[in-house]
Amino acid sequence: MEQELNTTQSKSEQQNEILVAALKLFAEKGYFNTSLTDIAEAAGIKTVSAIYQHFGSKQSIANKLYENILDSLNVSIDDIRRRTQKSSEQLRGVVDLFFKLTDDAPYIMKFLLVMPIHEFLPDQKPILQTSAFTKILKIIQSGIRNSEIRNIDPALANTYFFGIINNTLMMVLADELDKNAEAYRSQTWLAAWNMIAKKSSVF
Amino acid sequence: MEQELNTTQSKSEQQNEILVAALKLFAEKGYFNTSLTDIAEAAGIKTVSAIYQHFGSKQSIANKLYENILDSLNVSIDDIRRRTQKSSEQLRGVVDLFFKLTDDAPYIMKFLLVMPIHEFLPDQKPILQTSAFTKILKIIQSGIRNSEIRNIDPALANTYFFGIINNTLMMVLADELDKNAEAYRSQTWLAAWNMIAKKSSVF
DNA sequence: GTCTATACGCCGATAGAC
DNA sequence: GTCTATCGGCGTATAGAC
Repeated sequence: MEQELNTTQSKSEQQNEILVAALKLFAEKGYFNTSLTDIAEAAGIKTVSAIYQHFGSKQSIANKLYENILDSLNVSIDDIRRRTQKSSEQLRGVVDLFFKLTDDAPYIMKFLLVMPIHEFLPDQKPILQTSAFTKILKIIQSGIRNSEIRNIDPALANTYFFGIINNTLMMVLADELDKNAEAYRSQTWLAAWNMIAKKSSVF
Repeated sequence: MEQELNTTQSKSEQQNEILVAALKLFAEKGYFNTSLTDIAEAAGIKTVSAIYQHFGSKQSIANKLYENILDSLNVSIDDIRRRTQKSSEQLRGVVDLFFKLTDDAPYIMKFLLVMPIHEFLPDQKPILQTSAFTKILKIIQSGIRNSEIRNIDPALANTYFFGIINNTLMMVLADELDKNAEAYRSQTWLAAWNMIAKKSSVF
């Protein structure tokens, strides 16, 4: 059972299966259309009660999922920033990660891109204000400072760049494009990067 | 006509107030976090039962809302296509409309851009396959045919173009940008248009 | 034709037997 | 520590009085 979330392995395997099942169901049907009965069933657990051995409430399942996803993303982004220097390289790393996740772990990307998280986790920060996404904004700010990126409002550059990237991935996730994300990766990267890059590179 | 006007008008007015209240609540809290009690209260209706004079179910309220919004959008787009010929002008018309709606009717734009409609209206077509949005795609296809727009996959051009437009509007709706939509309109239009236009015009 | 009262189901959550 | 049984409540929907 491959797992994209680096969860606490020390805890029981059952807890992990609950999280995996919940992620899938939440992404497919939505949080409110998913009952604990559905989750127990999909996780191969016989009774709903068993879930309460691991989680205090349905919301806490979603919370743990969200934290795991953001933690994992955070680690990946730290990695990218450590391994490369130029903003273009770092952004490219983030884009490659997002495209890979879209093909390999679509439920995680649905969680990040399309689910209305605030509706069922009202106490969570808006996703753009989380550590992982502020780091991405910092990459763009740094790119503007060192003239890799055009001198425009960083928030707007961020909006345009990930408007292209994320909308492409959302179309793939919604099955509105024919191929998988990988098929659009380099073309979409170029389109998005040229949009904000100081010097339009060759197309 | 006059003596009956009060009754009928107040009846249809009440129906309208239910729709307006529901739109606001759905957009703010989400469909599943909104009860019929909430709607009745916000609509200035004393009892939940009164809602059933106008709608057979909660879902049918959302359905009617969705249809009204799409119908209205459809009319506006027909109008735009009738008044202008060039794809650039027609797309500009659509963009202007979207930006205007974002400032003037943010709940409508939330319905169109961010709400997970399929979660509470599972029988509705995906929004991109509705009449209004296929017409927008046709504008792009026609622009490719007559060489206003670069010769790329129309679906991809659509994805890139409205990736920029819609993400900007989503940021405004989520209060992640400082100003209102109007403040970003012309700059964002240029960015999106130059992305797909055959000849990059001056910035 | 508006409101009171209520039915009914589903779901989240808990208690307690074993 | 796993399952049976059940509770309590909310929310949709309806029946029927006036």
